[in-house]
Amino acid sequence: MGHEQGPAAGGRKGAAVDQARFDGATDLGQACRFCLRRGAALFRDLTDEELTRFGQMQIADLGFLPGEVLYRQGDPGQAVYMIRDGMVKLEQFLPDGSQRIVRLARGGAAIALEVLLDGDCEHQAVALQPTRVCRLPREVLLRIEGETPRLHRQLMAFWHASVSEADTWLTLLSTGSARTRVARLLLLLSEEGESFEMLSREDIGAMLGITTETASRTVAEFRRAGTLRPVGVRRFAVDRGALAGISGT
Amino acid sequence: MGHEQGPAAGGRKGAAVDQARFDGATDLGQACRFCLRRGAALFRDLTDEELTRFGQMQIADLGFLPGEVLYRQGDPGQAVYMIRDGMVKLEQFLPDGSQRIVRLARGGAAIALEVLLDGDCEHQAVALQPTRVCRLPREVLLRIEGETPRLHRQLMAFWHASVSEADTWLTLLSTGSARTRVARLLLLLSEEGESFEMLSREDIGAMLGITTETASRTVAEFRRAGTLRPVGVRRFAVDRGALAGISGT
DNA sequence: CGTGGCCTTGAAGTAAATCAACACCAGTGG
DNA sequence: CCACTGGTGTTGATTTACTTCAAGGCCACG
Repeated sequence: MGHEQGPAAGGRKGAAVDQARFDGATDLGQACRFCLRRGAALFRDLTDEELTRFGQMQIADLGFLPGEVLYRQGDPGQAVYMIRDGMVKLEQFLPDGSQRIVRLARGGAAIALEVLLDGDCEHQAVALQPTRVCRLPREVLLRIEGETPRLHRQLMAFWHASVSEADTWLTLLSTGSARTRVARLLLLLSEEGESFEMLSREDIGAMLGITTETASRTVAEFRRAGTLRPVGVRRFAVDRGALAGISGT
Repeated sequence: MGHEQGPAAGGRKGAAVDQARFDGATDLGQACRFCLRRGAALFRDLTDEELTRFGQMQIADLGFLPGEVLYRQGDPGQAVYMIRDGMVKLEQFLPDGSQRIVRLARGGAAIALEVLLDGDCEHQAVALQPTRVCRLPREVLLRIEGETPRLHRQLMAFWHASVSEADTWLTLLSTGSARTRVARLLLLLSEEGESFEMLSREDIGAMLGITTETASRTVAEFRRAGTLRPVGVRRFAVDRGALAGISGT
């Protein structure tokens, strides 16, 4: 399952490449047996027999590099994406041109669920890290759902995850001082694994509703305090205790 | 369908009465035929035959007065609530005791959907106006869902509405200056009907992530400018054009 | 070696929080 | 009836945190 990586999508922002770098069409059975191992599969409740039966359907297995766009706000809804690995930001644009990142999707998450309701894509999805996804065409999901009701519970679980994530952003990342918000964001980013890949100051700002300068200053402050220390290129480890204190928990 | 109204839930906040003022157990068929008229029914896709069949199940038809609590954060999930009329705020508490209102639910909305996944209630739901709801026990919904897959699409629509609402709050009500946020909130509140019932300054603050003082000052400013004018007790009408300008649309 | 993209940092200006006082009203009890 | 009370809203003065504007540093890349 190796994948070659080209240079990051270059050029001015907004003109990112919407193209897979490493991709292979695969059948549902394969894709899901992989996901099953990860314990967050959409089809975990399907029997082997069903997996085989639906295995004929073509599921695209795509890769995106940082900066590449999975889909844009307003795109006609064609497919749901399951994140297998990596990280994607979902952003929404306001009429005045400003934007806000409303969610991060990491491994195990489903995005663009709204297309199941015949809607257009409500966000723009952009990879923040090298990301692998399963692209599940709407028709495939709807057909499977029609045949095996067991899928519903899983779908609801993904909807629920979206709502919970959104609520978390409202309560944790949009409340309190800039310092507090950055601390809470770092806690979230670092909650799985020893270290994590730092986001751009601009993205941090767009997530927390603060300016990039304030984001920069706050991150710099945490670095000086030793609360945040570099452990590689763009990778950092945090002092969870200190951050928890700052975040008011 | 008359309902008596007692005095508002008195006493200190947080000790609100969790009790119905006007309630009548009814059967599913009745409840839904009412909701069907409103065009936002959970069961709209069920046939008459099915409605009658499930009609045996007892659905509670409850009423709440402003300040009364429908359920608390952490309560064991027992039922989903369909708002028939009125307005409910969903609030989430942070460990440090502060709170944030993450959503408003008005007529046609479903709240506490998370109990369908065997979870506890994730918010505290408090009526802001005299509110009528249908209380649908989890078992009832799950059983109906198991028998008629048509319910799924409706449920997904409600999940979707929750996510969309949350995203709106992030982009519209948690971004920009206090003035801008208040303007956008007033636009949302006034989007159906000529006038609307004003919220307390404290609630406005908890929705927008600003202090009650700032909320008060901004509302007062809009009143002085004539952008917001009183048309009754706690009821106001707005100059939508002016607000749209301020909100940057 | 230059160029452009991010990040950092400083100085100045400003919006909002904070602290504090008071007005207003409905309800309560003298 | 009036005086009291508590809750809510308003307003002012002050302080603080964040934005804004501006400059320069660092690094990957051509």
